[in-house]
Amino acid sequence: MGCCLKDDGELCTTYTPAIYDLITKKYTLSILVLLDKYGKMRFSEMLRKIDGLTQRALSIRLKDLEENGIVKREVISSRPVATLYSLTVQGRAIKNAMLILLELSNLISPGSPKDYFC
Amino acid sequence: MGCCLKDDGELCTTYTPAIYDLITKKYTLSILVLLDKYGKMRFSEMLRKIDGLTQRALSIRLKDLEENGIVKREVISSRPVATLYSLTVQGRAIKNAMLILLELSNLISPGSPKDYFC
DNA sequence: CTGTATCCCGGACGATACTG
DNA sequence: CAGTATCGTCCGGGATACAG
Repeated sequence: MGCCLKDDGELCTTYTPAIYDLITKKYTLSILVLLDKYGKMRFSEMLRKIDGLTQRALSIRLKDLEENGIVKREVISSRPVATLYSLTVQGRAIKNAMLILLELSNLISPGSPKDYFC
Repeated sequence: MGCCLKDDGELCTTYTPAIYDLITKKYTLSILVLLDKYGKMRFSEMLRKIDGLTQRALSIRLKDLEENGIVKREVISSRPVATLYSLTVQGRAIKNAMLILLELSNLISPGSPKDYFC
């Protein structure tokens, strides 16, 4: 487990802010679940599948995810251009870990109102 | 795994927004790691241990965590009043799942700048 | 089709002061 | 000591328009 020793002698847990913050952003898990379910997807397909997601939000989030090695992006040189997004191996690991957390949430509050990803 | 079937025939992943959103809030993991490390803690101790955390933020977060069964709160009727916070069993499960995610983040970006919890 | 550019708004969080 | 109240700020994200 990632640790560090501070000046005052405290043993602390280290983390990578860039990726961890990304994980906590609004549509990240929706996107990962979607890509895991359908494999390669186009921008517009993802837009249609996720409720409330705007082009802007999807664009920003996919860029962040790609830069952090969670999502892979392939551009097909057709006319008009097509772009295919898919999960990397790391992305699948992150997605699975997030779903464990999700399932724990459900176990703790079995009677609470539920929402869903698609 | 929590699932639901939508009108259009899609099989979806369900989740509990109340707890999951709480998990993504800024100081949640810091608080859980701290309580796991020290056991029962007082309000002011926690305030001193977590960099940048204000009374307001800690107050709100602890209340949310208590309402969702993640943190236990005991009030000691002394003068002045003392309050002890600790993790519930569910809280410890959530904390462990979050640390797995954290560790995955570190593995994916080994060279990235690191921050720490205490 | 796949984005980017602008503008705007609400909610989360920081700072500070005050109370039982 | 353990909070609550109030105010201000900043950023994520929604709406819309536009570009390659």
